[in-house]
Amino acid sequence: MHVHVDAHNGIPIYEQIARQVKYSVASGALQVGEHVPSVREMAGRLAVNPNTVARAYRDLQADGVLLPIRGTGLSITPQAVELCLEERLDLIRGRLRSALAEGRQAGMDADELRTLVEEELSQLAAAEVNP
Amino acid sequence: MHVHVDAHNGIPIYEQIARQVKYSVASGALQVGEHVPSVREMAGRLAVNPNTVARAYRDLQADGVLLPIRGTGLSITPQAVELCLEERLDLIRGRLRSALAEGRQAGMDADELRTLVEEELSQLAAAEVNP
Amino acid sequence: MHVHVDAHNGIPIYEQIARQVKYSVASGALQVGEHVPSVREMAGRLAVNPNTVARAYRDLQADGVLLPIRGTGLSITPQAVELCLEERLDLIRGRLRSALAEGRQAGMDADELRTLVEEELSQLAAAEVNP
Amino acid sequence: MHVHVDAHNGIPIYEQIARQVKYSVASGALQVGEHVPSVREMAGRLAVNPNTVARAYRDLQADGVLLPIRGTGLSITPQAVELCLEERLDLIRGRLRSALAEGRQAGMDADELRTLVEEELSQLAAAEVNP
DNA sequence: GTGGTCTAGACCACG
DNA sequence: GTGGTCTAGACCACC
Repeated sequence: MHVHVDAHNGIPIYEQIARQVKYSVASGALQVGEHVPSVREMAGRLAVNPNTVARAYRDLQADGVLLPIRGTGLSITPQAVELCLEERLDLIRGRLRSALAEGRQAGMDADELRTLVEEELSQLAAAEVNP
Repeated sequence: MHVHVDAHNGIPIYEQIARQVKYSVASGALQVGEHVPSVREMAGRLAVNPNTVARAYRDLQADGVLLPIRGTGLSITPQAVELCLEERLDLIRGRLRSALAEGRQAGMDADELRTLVEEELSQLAAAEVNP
Repeated sequence: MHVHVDAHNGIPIYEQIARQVKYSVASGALQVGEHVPSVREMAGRLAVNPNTVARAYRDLQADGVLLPIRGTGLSITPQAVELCLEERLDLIRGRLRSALAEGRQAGMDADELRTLVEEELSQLAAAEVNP
Repeated sequence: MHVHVDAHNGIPIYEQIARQVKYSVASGALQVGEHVPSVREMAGRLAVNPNTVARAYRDLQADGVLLPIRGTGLSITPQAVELCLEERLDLIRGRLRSALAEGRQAGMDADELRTLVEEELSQLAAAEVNP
């Protein structure tokens, strides 16, 4: 699994780690039952304090994504995939909703918003073929 | 002008205030040359620490939206309307973009995203006629 | 509110703190909307590291018992009372259930278990009048 | 003798093993003088680290339940039955006591607690006929 | 003043 | 080896 953190983007490091673990689960890069990299290893990889990784993993346990196996490590729970996919969709929906609501409140009608969406979709498509 | 802050939503209060001043300018509720309520009055109205209002106003000055008039108060600058409209559009675009990009990354294609957009638009429309 | 921790009883300190906050809420010693003692004050009172108190308070936020008010402190949420009472009843039920199940499995019948319960109730009553 | 461990329930595995040995003794499944399965066999059966089984057996020796017989294995001591029965009753009593004390402290009177006990007893009875 | 994040390093229980 | 707890102390954003 690939992880990357940026200490200067304002988002807490432990949150970046937790989010990326969830992404890896949602995308299948981490399979149910598999072990997540150990706290110490992940900390070394990211050049981050082990406590920071531990906090991310602790939050993931609270979310039901990770399960501790005593003395062995942390494994992906069976429900993890569902949880992570659901959370990701909620995130997308939430951002869309707030953007569109903002537009309505600013006086745009549905067609103007659709136009905005199409503009962004084209830009995305362009960026993907020519990154 | 109508202002409202919520201490529980995670967004800094000074930012909520600044944003709402900008909204009022963008929507015409605050006209060029008009004065914004004094720090003390605004703080009283919102039941908020005056320092917090002062910080919001300071940021608005830095953004070129407010201009201090000695002994009188803070007035809306001539370029404020343009700035606020532009910023608002940028905000909407930004949220749309990040939502759509997230969806793409999660494997959705353009049509699936359009469907999501339509769902949210209908919900918005419904919420507006029956809030 | 009265709090006491014992660093040597095996239960993590942050958990002892969180539990006692919940008890105080359940018993009415802490009222909805009231602020919990600040991290630093509580840490001083208990002669414990502030991080430890912070962790307890963080867990209480995750449980929906505390709500952060930026720059001001942590307040008891409206749902806190219900949550804490419910949790306490669940705790009692759970212990009773496991004790009784254990007894059944060890071959005791319902009447033998009732006798045990009555013995413990008398001892409790005696201890309460003459602690 | 039947043994089963669960790595996910928070109770140390060596403790689960020790407890189940004691249960087997208390219930007569293991007789005085009989040998307990070897560390290696037990470890294989449970798919567990041999060190873990060794630790369980070590604790059982410290408790006077097992006695090492040079070159042969570990046998159930004569006083084991008594010890295990006693311990089991203590466990039941302790849980009952703490549950009832908790209830008293939460303001319940003896009759309310008796009602709780009856509820749990009925549930247990129901679960036993239709597990 | 408040809480939140991060680091560094010690100690422990478990396997 | 694993994760969990706790301490100490620094720095930051917010009010």
